[in-house]
Amino acid sequence: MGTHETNALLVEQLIDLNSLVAGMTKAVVEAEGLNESQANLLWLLDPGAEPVSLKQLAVRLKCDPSNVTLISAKLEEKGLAVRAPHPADGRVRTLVLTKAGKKARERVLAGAYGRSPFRVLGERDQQQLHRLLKKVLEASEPQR
Amino acid sequence: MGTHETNALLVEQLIDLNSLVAGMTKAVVEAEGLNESQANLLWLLDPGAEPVSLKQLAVRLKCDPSNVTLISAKLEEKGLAVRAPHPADGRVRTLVLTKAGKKARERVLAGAYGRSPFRVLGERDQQQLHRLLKKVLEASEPQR
DNA sequence: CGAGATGCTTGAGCCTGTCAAGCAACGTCG
DNA sequence: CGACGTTGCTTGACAGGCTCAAGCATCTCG
Repeated sequence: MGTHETNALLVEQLIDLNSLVAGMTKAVVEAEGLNESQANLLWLLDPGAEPVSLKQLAVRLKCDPSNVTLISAKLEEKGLAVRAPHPADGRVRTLVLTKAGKKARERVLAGAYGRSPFRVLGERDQQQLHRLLKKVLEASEPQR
Repeated sequence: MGTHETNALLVEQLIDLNSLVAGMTKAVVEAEGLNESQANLLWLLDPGAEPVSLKQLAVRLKCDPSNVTLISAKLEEKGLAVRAPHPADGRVRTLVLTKAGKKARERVLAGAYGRSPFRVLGERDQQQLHRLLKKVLEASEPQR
């Protein structure tokens, strides 16, 4: 496979890129009066998908379920989401976006996409980059 | 420039990739008995470069100088680094790696590089990816 | 129906980070 | 030289996010 040197360069680039994106999204998120973890949770709540249990959210956020409870409470306080009981299983709680929550999520996503550093790339470069990253991700995380 | 859709995909991929790398490096870092922030600081301490003031380290870590004091103290406790006064300016403290610190840093870097998800790419793909990322980074952060 | 398992919540405690105040050393200007 | 403002680091008080352990409600299986 590739050389060690190029590999090292790529890791450094990934770190830089990430710190760059973190700084950019921070502004968007704070404009919504949200926390980083709150924004992450909001990001996960796709209105088009089936409602997800809090436990599954904890897995995806890689954190303790009790923590999800706290973050969900914050979103609920702000009127962005509501906890609804699962219709079939009374133990399970699902978190569903309110109308305001959907709009806030839209703004966060749009803000993140709009400030994406990838926008400086042309159409061809973007697709090539997409192809390469897909290769990396598919090879590394067969799960999902 | 590129389409909105591809741009969005790239942002999602970057997030996935980062969470992937975070999980991988976590193991390496914990094996050294280090914290994430301690590892970040260790990462910055290039033995080949000129010693850096604590303030500059704070800038690079994007955190408060007082925080750097605390993290440095932890590294010092573990015998990985020592705080030395700056020869020319008595106010300034520089953080220098000890012998053990250099070795630990080597292991962390080697571990991170060795588990890099980019290793699945061939030589050509790696270089192409490197080229694309360079383009993105240079366009976005003219400073540094 | 009873025992165990599962999911969520609560409270205690830890760790990490920021902020404000203090101290030491430097530079400058009269 | 000496007094003043600046700069760099450190300290202590404090807030915030996270985890762990315990508790409660609900489901499942015998």
